[in-house]
Amino acid sequence: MPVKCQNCPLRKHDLFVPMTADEIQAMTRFKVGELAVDPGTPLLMEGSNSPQLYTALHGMGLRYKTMENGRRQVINFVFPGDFLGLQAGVMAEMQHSVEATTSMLLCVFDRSELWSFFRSHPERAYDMTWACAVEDHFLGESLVTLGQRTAAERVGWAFLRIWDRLNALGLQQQGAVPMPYRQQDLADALGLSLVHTNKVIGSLRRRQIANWRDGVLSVTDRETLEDLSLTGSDNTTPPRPLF
Amino acid sequence: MPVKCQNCPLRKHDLFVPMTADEIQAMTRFKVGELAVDPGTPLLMEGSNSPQLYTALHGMGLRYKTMENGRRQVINFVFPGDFLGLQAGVMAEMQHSVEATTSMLLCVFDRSELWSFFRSHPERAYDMTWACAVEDHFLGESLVTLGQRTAAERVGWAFLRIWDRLNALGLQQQGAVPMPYRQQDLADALGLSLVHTNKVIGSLRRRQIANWRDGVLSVTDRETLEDLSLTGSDNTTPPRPLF
DNA sequence: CGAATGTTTGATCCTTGTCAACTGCTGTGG
DNA sequence: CCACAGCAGTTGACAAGGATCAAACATTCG
Repeated sequence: MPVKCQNCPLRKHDLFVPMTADEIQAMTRFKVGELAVDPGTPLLMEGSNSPQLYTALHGMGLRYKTMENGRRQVINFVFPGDFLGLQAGVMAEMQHSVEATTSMLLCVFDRSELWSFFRSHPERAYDMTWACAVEDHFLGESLVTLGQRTAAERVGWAFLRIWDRLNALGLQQQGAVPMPYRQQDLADALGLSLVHTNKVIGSLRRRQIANWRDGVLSVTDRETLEDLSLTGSDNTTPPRPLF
Repeated sequence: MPVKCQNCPLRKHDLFVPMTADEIQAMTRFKVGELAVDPGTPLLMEGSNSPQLYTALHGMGLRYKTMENGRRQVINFVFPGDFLGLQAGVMAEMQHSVEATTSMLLCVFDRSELWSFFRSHPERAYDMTWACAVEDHFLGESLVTLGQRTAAERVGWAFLRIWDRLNALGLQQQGAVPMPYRQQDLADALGLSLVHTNKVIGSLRRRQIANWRDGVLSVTDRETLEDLSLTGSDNTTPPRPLF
């Protein structure tokens, strides 16, 4: 029995939600099945032309690009509900790689059905465009962070952003959320060196503002963290599609 | 007589290209008209909920976000063919501002028709999603630049990227393209200080690699520039939609 | 001519990167 | 069972790239 997907941007894609007859038919054609992968598994590769699109159901991952000189930029973190592979679906090929950090469960779609899906189900097409626009928004936020914030501001911003995101997904317990990444991953996401990132994290910990340890992030002094990172609450994420 | 739009992501949106009868009808409803603005005019404002979407036909602009502390991050430069306002069209409101740098001519669409347009014209919906995915790609590139490249690499990368883009638009003449921005704009785009940006530009000029002066950019030694910026030719821009 | 705006240059400071070493943990093989 | 390698995290010393400050220069505009 498939896992029910609360967070999928394609709102009704699993079959336990009421759908019209032809929606069910199209969906079953479009959704190929589910896929479970181990930590470290590459899901999509830069330059590849994957026949599949995914929605993350469980687990976490990383989206990144690598440069000729070997340096790596983490584009963002992949959480449950994220849609993966739209670039490959719409453009010729992927422009970045996606890899599982924890073990993950993914909902798999068939790329070749994307076009007919667009045609026959404009609501879902709209949802997909919406998801892409939201993505744009977050990338813009990240750009501001890398371009304008100091190291401490960056780390604080990342902590808040991640905490809020996972909290919205219902993964928060007693002020703590799972954050199963390495410090190197965060450093690569924020454009900082590993060493400096480590020192900033340590400072936040000693000052009892936020504590990220053993894959668990807890925010103890949210107010100070917001000040420090020059970030308000994220009122920018629209809860759901407009239509 | 409306200007013919070669570069609009909505491929056939002006009425001089063969369209079916109902496409013409929907288009005329969707396309409201054209708009000419002077340099410095704000087109879309952060937090606003504009009733209009635009396609840039002529002229150039800037997309940017401002932080609470006043610092500004330029998200990207707006060139002819760019689609503006999709965020506001799909999400609740704009998350960044857009402003004209030169005088511009814009093709204006009615936001309220977007949904019915999506429904009745899946090909155009697909185009729009495609445009959004391309945008994503470029933002990812920028993220890599801000996160991983040094100052010289950043400026070199920006020069190449802009030169290629404008060249593809047919705006190149004798190795030179128009680039009517201030050094401050480039600095804000690359996350560098004005002073340092200026020094790097000067260095490229003295080394006869690239020359940006009086709103005109010319690339004299492309090879060195590619080396320096760790950037190959941009083979990543798919020329046109897949369908 | 003076004001405003953008560009250029030099001097100095400091945030962050780099290098190096050490800790603690986990898994593996002798 | 211990030795050892491998990996992530931690810390200190030092160097450097870029920010900041300050001032001059060029151009345009009223």
